[in-house]
Amino acid sequence: MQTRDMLDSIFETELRHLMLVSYVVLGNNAVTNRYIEKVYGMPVHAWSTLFAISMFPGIRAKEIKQLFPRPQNTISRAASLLDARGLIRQETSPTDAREKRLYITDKGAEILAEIRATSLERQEELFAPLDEAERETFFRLARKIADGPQLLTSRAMDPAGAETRERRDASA
Amino acid sequence: MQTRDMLDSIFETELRHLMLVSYVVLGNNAVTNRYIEKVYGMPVHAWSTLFAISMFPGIRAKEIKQLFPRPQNTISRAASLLDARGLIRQETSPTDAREKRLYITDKGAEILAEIRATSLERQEELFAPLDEAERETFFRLARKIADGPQLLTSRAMDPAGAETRERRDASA
DNA sequence: CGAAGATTGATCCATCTGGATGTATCTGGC
DNA sequence: GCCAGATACATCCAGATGGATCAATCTTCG
Repeated sequence: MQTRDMLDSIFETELRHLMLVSYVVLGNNAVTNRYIEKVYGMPVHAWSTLFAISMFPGIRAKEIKQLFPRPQNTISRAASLLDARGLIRQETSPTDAREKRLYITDKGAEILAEIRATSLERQEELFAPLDEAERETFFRLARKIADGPQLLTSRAMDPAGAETRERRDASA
Repeated sequence: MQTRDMLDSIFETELRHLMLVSYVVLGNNAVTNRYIEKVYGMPVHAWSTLFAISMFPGIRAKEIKQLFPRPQNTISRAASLLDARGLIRQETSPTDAREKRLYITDKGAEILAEIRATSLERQEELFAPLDEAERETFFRLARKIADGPQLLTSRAMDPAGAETRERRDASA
């Protein structure tokens, strides 16, 4: 059986929407992560963090966490790596000594511009199969999904409710 | 500045398509991965692997790799974990002793049915903001992206071409 | 003011990840 | 049939990941 036919079958199951989105994103991430890692020697989350800091000078780690849904320690590490390389600087907030305000440096802005340009090329590749109207439609619908209240919290997959469930497969 | 306003700003940049898709998927993955990990004690790739084996009895690891774009060793590990738990069995192919044909067991089918049901609920949550027509449009457009020739290979982010580029940020 | 609790970000540690390598097997050219 | 190279899958290992914990600071309220 050909790969194409198997993919068609998967995209005909009841889980086709999840499967398709997974497929696209796994594929794209493999390309992107490898590239950022190899060329810039940093995890891909470090550059998202740099992007956020560039857009919102003085942003705090906890705010970045809400823009890119990642665990808190991921942001900590990314900030510390970017700081060590002189791409950002961290200033303790004058109003709250717990907070660190993050600012991009000139060197950081230079690197970021380069990555943004490459990412734009990548975006063009990825969305090449869609014409302009289709891209806008896709974007509009994806935006609706993103704005949905259950993207980040789930009733169906609530780990708290699941704790009562038996881990029946872990017996072997 | 509110989180919502910052997200709006990000989704107005030239990279809005990539950013939006990333946002949706990072958010959803966090929910899904945590749940599968916690309730079933296995990485989420293990259940994709189980799903593929269930759909295509006798499938080989290299074929699964094409259905779910992951490195080869990820599939190896998943298969070995599923085997250890008695959810699949592996048979050496009669025509090629290098290959292992993978088959789901009754126990595996039982667990899979449960996860599929939960995943379907999750899918409903995620796509709740779209009506039926919108979902079909979204699916159709995403399918076009998936079928594009540059999902898995990139010119813009080709690590080979990048090797010549200086890792200028790694100097610190 | 002082103590309890909340919040921010850093760090710890067990686990996961993926590129590289290893082992077994198969294929093609001679 | 034999050897070089290709292929399938397993394993290794350095580094990434994320839940849990920790230290520092702030807030609330008596």
